[in-house]
Amino acid sequence: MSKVRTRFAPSPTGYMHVGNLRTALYAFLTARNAGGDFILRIEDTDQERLVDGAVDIIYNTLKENGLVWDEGPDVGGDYGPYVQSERMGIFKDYAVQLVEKGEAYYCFCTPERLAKLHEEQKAAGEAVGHYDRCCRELPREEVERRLNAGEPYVIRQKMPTEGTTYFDDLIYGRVEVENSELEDQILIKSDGMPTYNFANVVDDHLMGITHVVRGNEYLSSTPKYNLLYAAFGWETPVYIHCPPVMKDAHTKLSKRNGDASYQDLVAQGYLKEAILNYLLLLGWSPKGDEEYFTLDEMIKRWNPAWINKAPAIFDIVKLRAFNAQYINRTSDEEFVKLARPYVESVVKRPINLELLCVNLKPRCEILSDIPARVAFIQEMPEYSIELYRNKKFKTTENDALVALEKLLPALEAVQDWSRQGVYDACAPLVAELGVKAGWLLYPLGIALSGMQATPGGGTDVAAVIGKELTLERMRNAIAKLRAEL
RNA sequence: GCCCCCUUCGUCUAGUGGCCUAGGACGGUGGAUUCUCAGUCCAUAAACAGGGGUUCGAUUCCCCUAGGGGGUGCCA
Repeated sequence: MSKVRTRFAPSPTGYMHVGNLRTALYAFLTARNAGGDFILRIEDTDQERLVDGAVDIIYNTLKENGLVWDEGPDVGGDYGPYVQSERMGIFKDYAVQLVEKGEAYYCFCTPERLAKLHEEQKAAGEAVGHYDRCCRELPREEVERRLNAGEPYVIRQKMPTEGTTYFDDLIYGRVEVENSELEDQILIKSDGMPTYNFANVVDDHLMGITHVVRGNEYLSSTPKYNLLYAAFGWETPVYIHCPPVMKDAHTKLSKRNGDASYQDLVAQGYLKEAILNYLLLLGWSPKGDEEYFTLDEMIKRWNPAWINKAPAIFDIVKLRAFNAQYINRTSDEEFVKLARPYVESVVKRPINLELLCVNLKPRCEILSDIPARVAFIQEMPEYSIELYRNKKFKTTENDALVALEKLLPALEAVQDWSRQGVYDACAPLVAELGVKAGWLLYPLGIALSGMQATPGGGTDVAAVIGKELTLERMRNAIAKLRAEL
């Protein structure tokens, strides 16, 4: 058996949506799992959708996710060029070959005639759009004559009129259609350029693609592709059609709907490893209960036959959960690197960043959760002294005042201003007062942050923001309580 | 209109005729634990679209219905 070769063939639209990334991942895994090659082909022939810098987005997205391609526009290869617009010259000869084999024919029908035809079909209640095969049996001499006269033409595929055509899909099984349903589709347009349907088949064959991995919107067209392979006498590839990634039960995820692209998600503080891992499982499942995989593990475990048939709804809540897990699994050092820009975007004063990050790590699902959690460090928010009331410790504002007044001198005396140092100064008071630690320390957190939920307990916050600021805020908190009680 | 495809907890899914009193994960709920909140641990509710067959036995096979998606371009 020949070496497995798969390709990812995106349009450079400037928007890598997660469904595309997933298709790229599946194609990559299908190749790598079999020890085969992964090819990148840029399909840039749709000028309307062409966007500057879009190719770089494709390169960068694949690269930063480790989806390394063996052949592509930038790295070359034996089957180039890998940019479709540079291949435009090669298709017409293949179409002419088919004409000579009697598998295709020249059609001189004008767009006007076709439009009229469609109207008539509509009026008669027939299937709209199907060409009436007017030029299919034109005498050879007439064809020659009109060609020589420079009449505009297209080349159409000659479809069988009876019987059925099928293909076997790895995911969907056998898909069969009546040949009578098939239209004599255009292969070469009047401008001499190939249609997508034609170029795609020729490109895949010329590039030696053995496994075609793509979205299932091509399911209905694939029988026609198989007919093309047969007309040329080429071997058909293994087809792997993937169900779409949905926004909800009715609509696909798309740029048009303003749905988040891969790069949007990264900008929001999702880790690329988490995104890829989530995408892996969106429509595919391994045998077994494990869910967290590195790229290497994905390659080992991959089996394209386990792709699910049904559409999958993209669930941001579950992605957040995956992201939280990935954040939790990073080392402390690594997390500091990730979190630093988010912290420093709002905190401009000196703090114990390492300690803050240790406390932040289990408390954020995505990196962009960070600013709102640490903003209090830069500036105390307005807050109500009602925050001091706590059911669990049965404390009131009055208790808080007592606690803070006890705490202040104890903390003023602390020399070792670390988390442990601060806590050691508080512990004796807990024993002395015969209260729970929370009774004493919960008010501290409020006094230092003006918030009920902080990254870490009172002693953590104190250690993070430093002695000077801690004492200042405690004094302010005591004054506020005295004034408002 | 015609053609193709899909349908298991709210969501992602396991399940290929008996192992299913339908499993896991996220989310939900309840509890334990910690100086708040998280995290962690434990427990719990929650699904085979509907109707016919086939079979000793259907989530699994067949048919119909419903719902959904896609295709039907000189777009890709």
